[in-house]
Amino acid sequence: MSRRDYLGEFEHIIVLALLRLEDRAYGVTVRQEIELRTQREVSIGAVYATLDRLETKGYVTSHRGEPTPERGGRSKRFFRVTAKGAAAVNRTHHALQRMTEGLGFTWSHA
Amino acid sequence: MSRRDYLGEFEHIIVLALLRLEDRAYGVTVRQEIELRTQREVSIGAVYATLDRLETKGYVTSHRGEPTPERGGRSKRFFRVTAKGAAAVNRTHHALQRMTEGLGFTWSHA
DNA sequence: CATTATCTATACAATATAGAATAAATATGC
DNA sequence: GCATATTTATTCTATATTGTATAGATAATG
Repeated sequence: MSRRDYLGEFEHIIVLALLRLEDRAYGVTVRQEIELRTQREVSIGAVYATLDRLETKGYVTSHRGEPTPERGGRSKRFFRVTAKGAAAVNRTHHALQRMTEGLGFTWSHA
Repeated sequence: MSRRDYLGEFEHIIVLALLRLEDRAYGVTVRQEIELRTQREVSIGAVYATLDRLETKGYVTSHRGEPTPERGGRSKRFFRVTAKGAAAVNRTHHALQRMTEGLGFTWSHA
């Protein structure tokens, strides 16, 4: 395990989106899912750049989808999280959890 | 609120360490706390660079401490989280929480 | 002034961001 | 059935911000 096996903040969010979307995860739905759940605006370029980086690192894989019977549009590139990616999100999640647990800090519902 | 008001992954960890340490938070103890709780090795330079950046952004403040009766050593620079910093950690925490909640993923105890 | 603890400066690598350009598929008018 | 418009999606390019390591400066004590 290399020195840097934690997900960056946005990488973390993206991987969580993939886990949520299961077999419906591609660039556009990933962006939607994040914007929907976090109210955060996300540029599509940021999504793809991060997905590419995650794929290079072996945290996700992608494959082309077949054309769908909808109005047109380029074929989709679907993503899913690998075992290595699941391990990374686990590590990141736990590090944060250990730093948070027992903390006398009241989280507001902003 | 600017477009980027989320803490980076390491920034997030550092702010949590400050909240834990309360009035005992300075470079060395911050590093210790993180290494202790997460098993992650942290270089002291990384800690200071991040603290400086957080201070520039108004998420933390720092002040010099008095010399202690121990064997020597330079005077400490103590840090604490500002209201703005608390808001940022809240936002970051909630975004992650919303992306995580209801997720059918079993976190392992790695 | 030697020893110890801490901080500062600097350089470099990795991650995050935006927006424009390109590609692939279907629909439609002729 | 061909040309072209429309829709959906991805890729490319450029830049800013964050994360990391190392080396060395500074301050206090005895």
